[in-house]
Amino acid sequence: MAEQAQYEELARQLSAVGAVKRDMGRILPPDCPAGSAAVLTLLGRHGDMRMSKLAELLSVDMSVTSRHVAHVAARGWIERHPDPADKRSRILRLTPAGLTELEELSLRTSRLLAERLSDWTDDEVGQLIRLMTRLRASFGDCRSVPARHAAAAAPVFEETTRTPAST
Amino acid sequence: MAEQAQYEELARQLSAVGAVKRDMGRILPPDCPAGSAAVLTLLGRHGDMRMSKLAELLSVDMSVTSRHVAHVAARGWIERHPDPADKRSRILRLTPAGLTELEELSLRTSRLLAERLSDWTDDEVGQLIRLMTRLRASFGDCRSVPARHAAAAAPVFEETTRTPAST
DNA sequence: TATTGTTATACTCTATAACTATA
DNA sequence: TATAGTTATAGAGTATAACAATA
Repeated sequence: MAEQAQYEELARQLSAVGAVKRDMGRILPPDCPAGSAAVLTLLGRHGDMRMSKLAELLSVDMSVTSRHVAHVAARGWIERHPDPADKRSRILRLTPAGLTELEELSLRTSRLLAERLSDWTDDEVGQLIRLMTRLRASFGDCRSVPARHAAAAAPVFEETTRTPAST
Repeated sequence: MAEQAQYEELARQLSAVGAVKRDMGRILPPDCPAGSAAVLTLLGRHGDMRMSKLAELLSVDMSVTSRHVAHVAARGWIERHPDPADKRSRILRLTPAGLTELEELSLRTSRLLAERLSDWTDDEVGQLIRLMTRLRASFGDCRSVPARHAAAAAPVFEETTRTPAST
């Protein structure tokens, strides 16, 4: 349990981190705004999935997801396949072009972060990742309500060798 | 120096923290969207200041600042006084009503964070605050460019008795 | 001529609600 | 009747550019 002043300060930092996000957004390729980048990133990380699953990972309404997905699909970065098990659903899949775009995205963001955080240690970056991941979990675990999607909400807190899979 | 996979994960978490911000935004009082809340918070924390200074603290363009300020001024939460030293400038000052509104804001956000982070220790919250503050510094220190505005970047950083002041 | 601040315009992101097509 | 997804609409946030007043 923390003090009130600490919570106020955390709220301020959360509000202020938007500036960092905007900086990151400025280096994205044309035609690939942040929403599209998030779709590609999550598909690359978690593999094929349905709209509803993607919406959950994005933590936004499915109507929003639908728009982002339409945008990346229009550019040939993903395909929407019918789900044989449920004709209402569509399975999203990254195309080779989408994978190429995703690699370009990763390159640009990693380069920017490497430059800006050049004086951070590996451990410090790791700490920040862990705390932010936990922050999201502390908020998300009350709205999601699922539990049936155990796989999605699951722990995940240990790192794999390459990419921590925490959404 | 961290690895590429770590940077990619950090980018993902930065993108995802938007969900937390939106959750916080949902509990704000009517008529006080996040932009207005940020204005009130910074004025309460740093005291009277000019538009340009506020824009710098918000890390947004002054045109955006102008709109947020107009919104809170229209509700009587701040006053815009002429600057005797420069007739182009306007000094922003929190009104008593603005202070009341600010206290309501602080109460709501603190309450929400206290609830969501009930299982966090004081030290963990402090760590997250420190890392996020540093993250912002690592990004901000390259865009500001001022230095001529030494005065602006300068003092002010002392605390009132109540609130941590790291912007 | 440069700077402070405002306003007009445009774009992105988001949520709500209405709608379709399945279940 | 309920669910998966789409689309229309509206609101908030931001950036760019044009403009007014002052330095």
